[in-house]
Amino acid sequence: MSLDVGTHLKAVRQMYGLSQRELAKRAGVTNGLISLIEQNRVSPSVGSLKKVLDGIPMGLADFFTLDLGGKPQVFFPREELANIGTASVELRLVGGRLAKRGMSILHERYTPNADTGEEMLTHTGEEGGVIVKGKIELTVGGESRVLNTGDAYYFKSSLPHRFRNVGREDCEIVSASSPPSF
Amino acid sequence: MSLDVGTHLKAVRQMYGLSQRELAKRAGVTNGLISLIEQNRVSPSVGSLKKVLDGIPMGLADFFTLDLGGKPQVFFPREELANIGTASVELRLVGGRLAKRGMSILHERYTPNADTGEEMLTHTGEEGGVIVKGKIELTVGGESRVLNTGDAYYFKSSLPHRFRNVGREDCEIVSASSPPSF
DNA sequence: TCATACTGTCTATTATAATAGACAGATCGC
DNA sequence: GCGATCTGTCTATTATAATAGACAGTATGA
Repeated sequence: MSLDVGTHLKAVRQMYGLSQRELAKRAGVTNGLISLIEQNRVSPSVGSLKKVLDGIPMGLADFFTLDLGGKPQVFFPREELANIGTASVELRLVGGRLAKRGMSILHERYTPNADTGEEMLTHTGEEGGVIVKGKIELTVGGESRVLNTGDAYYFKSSLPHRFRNVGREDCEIVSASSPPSF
Repeated sequence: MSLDVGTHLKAVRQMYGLSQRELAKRAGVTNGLISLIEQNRVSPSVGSLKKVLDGIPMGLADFFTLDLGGKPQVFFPREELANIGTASVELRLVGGRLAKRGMSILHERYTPNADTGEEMLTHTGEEGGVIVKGKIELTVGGESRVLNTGDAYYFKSSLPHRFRNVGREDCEIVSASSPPSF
């Protein structure tokens, strides 16, 4: 996510066919402020930004979530799946070369005792998966649970989370996250 | 979405077990500022809020999307996965009860000769998956391919597509589609 | 040509966000 | 009891966001 609030706001405003003054009037701010924001000459307070977006109208979450922006590959043989993991955690990404994806789909393999770490992972969006082989301990937002083969999970990725293979054999998971984290 | 940035930030910070000073240090702001923000005595500039969230770390979109309060289900035991398929094609949906999902994650099982049908499936969005067990013939946009265990696929759901189990054993797939088709 | 109405930008002033550093309460060990 | 080290809050100062209003450019029509 770029912090280019200015051009982002400008794009959104124009998308709605509003002039700076028109939006300013609806939002209860001055047109000058909108000009300054759009030029990135000030970093608006979230209060001000909310007022501005209310005039569109659009929520803060939507504003920050919004992304403005040949024959693609369909089949991905096992050996073509890019490994983006580590020694103990193998992460094989489906569709890595695709320019624009809406999801990351991963085939993950955790060796016994593999651990994504104390410092919890966090990223954008949401993710879920199915345990395909073995067992794994998943901790999400302070709550832990051991998942066995066939079990599944789904959560907001912004919650701190951690995977730890507590079994004696490799654990395999197929997971998906949206928007893509890789 | 409440504009109660203060208590929201406080909740997030505490969820990550950080003190005001610790977070301030990581974020490169003063602890006083975080105190003032959390008391809603100032409306932070989005620049400052971003710096603060970077110290957690968390994106602005996540911050404004995150809904504290309700605790959604995270763990889904195998037997709780709703079966929305047929006799020959078992479709087990992860997170069916979740109010708002961005994806459909499915654990699919195709019996030998199971077929999603001549009349090709089409819907919006995109989907992908990994073959977890067995083999399956996938046809997308006129192109066919037999995928074996470990292989994967990813395509735009608007392309006509069809799955057919051409093996002699059950075929299992873990798939995801976005936006959710179920 | 001139007037009117719109566009976005700029500047001086005012309001507010952010800093640095002091302060008080709580906890831990000595 | 005392010092050290946390916790969060508060205040005076500085930096910056936001305002009001002027300004220039463009377009439309009388």
